[in-house]
Parts: sequence; structure tokens; C-alpha cells
Amino acid sequence: MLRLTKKADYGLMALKYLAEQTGGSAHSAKDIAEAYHIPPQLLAKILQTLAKGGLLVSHAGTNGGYALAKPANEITAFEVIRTIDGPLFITSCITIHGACDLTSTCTIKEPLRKVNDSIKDLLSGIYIADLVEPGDAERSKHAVGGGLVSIAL
Amino acid sequence: MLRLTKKADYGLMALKYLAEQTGGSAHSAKDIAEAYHIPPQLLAKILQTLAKGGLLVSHAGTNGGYALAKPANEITAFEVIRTIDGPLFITSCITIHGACDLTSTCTIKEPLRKVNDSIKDLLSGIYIADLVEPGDAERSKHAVGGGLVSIAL
DNA sequence: CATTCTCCGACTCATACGGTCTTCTACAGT
DNA sequence: ACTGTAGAAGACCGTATGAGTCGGAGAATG
Ligand code: SF4
Ligand code: SF4
Repeated sequence: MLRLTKKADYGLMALKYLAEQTGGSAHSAKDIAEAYHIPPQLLAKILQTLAKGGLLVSHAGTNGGYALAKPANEITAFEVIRTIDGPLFITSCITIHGACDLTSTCTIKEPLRKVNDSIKDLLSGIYIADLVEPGDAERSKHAVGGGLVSIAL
Repeated sequence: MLRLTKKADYGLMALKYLAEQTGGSAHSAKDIAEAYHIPPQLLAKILQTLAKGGLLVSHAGTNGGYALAKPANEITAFEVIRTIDGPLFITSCITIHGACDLTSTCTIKEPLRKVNDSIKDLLSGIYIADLVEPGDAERSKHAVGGGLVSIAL
């Protein structure tokens, strides 16, 4: 349940890698793939998707590669996941309204929507910058509601 | 992303239905299926799983059916989902340690585990009883941390 | 005892994720 | 301008697993 795809997983790793390399210059997909031992071609595809989504900037040719399009502390995990896996959410009815033919009779639609929003807020409070340093507090100032996500049905 | 299976979805609906019927007597899978227009056989299977997981008690034979094994305010959404969809979580590495062969090189494992726990706590704070009445506060006393889930990497 | 009702486990089908391959385009340095 | 490198883009396949279906076992009633 609630499994997030491996593509998104790899995507986050790549983002983190790029965030660590403050050198500024671009890093090739191959480099990142080798650093973490993930299938190079697959990661290339993921990076393409991220570039198309505006989270990365690509630079072709010799010494080319990818670089972050925005500072690491302005990219949320939610953006990354949504860009890679698409905007689909925990229930079929939330994004595509006609997906579930029970929308009329269903009674748990609204509560689940709340849960959905809570998770979304949770992910939106996590930034790439939070991943690079395993340090604790301080950065959480970004987090929604001061790092607390309320769940009230 | 983060899609929760339709089975779990249906399962929650069925649980809610049973919670509403305070009559105490058992209700057949067919009845519930007809009430919500979901495939009867599929729902039967879901209820079987829930019964096996100890959330429901089944009663075969004429006038048989299913009933809640515990009071509605003691069954969490998390239990339901875990029972139906299995204990799998957002990343492959959390439950089955050998699932991802990058566990050694992966650097985002720990942060994601935190996220995972947060979602788990979030779901654990939701009870079946919370679904039947669309009312607001008061029941949230059950919720973990007073309805607030903290996310701190 | 027989019939009817319901649960139960095993089974099939479809989707889509994970991963790979091939081709084309763009840039850097010579 | 030429060449080698690296990215972009699309098609392609195998498999995992989700969604849905089927026939049989078992229990209660009469
Ligand atoms: S059953 Fe209800 S909550 Fe689930 S997808 Fe359909 S309308 Fe949404
Ligand atoms: S080890 Fe890292 S890459 Fe592998 S499943 Fe866990 S978080 Fe994802």
C-alpha cells in the first residue's frame, strides 16, 4: 500500500546528489548512476522527466549534464514525486473525478480527501536541502505549520 | 503516486457500513455490495481478508454475514489498510530489507523512513468511528499527539 | 436429510511499473 | 568544419500485482 514508485525514489537520490555537489557545474546522468549503482538508462529517463518538469536544467554535449534549476531549499519532495509519478493520489476519485463510478454513493470520499491533503502537506514540507544534511531542526522552519500537520476529519 | 488500492478503499466503505448498522446482527457481503454498487464477489474477498486479519467476524449459513470484531472506535484506518494491502510501504527497503539492492549506497533511506512513519501515524489516528459521523472535533482525542503529526527529519 | 444461503480458496485477466535498446540531436574542443 | 561526447526521445519487453471471476466447502434452517 501507498508504495511510491522506484522512479521517484531514484529521482530524489539524484536530486540530493546534485544538491551536494555545490560545484555548480553540470553532472552527467552516468556519473550519478554510477555513484549509486542504479541503471544508467533508467536514471537518464527520470532526469529527462525532471528536466521537462522544470526541476532540472540540462546541458548537452561534452562536459554536459544536469544541474538544479532552483536552490535545493526551494524544491520540495512533493514536486519531485508529482513530476515523476504524475498527479495521481491515494484514491481514484481525487484527481480524475470520473475515475470511480461510485462517487455518488461513496461515503468515505471526503474523509479520504482530507487524508490526502495531509499527506500532500507532509511531503510539501520536505525539501531537498533537508536530505543532504542529516542534521536535525532549524531547517524545519520551511515546514507547513511549523513542521506539524494537523489531521482533522 | 501513493495510490492506495481500491480494495482497501472498498474495505473502508464496508467497515463504515457495518459501523453504521448498530443492529448488531450480521450483514452479508451481498447486502453491502448492493448498497454501494461494488462487485459483490470482490467485496466478499476483501471481507474474507479482513476476517482473517481479525478485524471482522464471519458467520456462515442462512442469515449469516459479517460483523465488526471490535468497537468502531477501536479500529484504525491503518489496521484496515495494512490487513488488506499487506505491510508494504512507500519504499521497497522498509519492510523487506533485501528488496532494494541499494541499501548500502542509498542516502535517502532514513529520511524516507521518517516520512513513512509520519504517514503511518497519520493513518493510525483515524478510526472507523470517525468516518460514520461527519461531525468535527471531539473524537480526535484518540488521535496521536492530539491530532497532530510531527514531521522532523 | 435436503435445500438454500454464505463463506472460502484458487484462478484468470489487465494494467503499468521497472528496465532496456535504438536512434536522433546538440554542444565542446580541435 | 569535423568528430566525439552526452542528452533527448521514442519504442519495446518482461514481470509484478492489482482488479475482478469462478466453482466448491460448510453451516443453518426446516
Ligand atoms: S470508492 Fe469513494 S473514495 Fe474510493 S475512489 Fe470511489 S469515490 Fe473515491
Ligand atoms: S534503499 Fe534507498 S533506493 Fe532502495 S528502496 Fe530504500 S530508499 Fe529507495
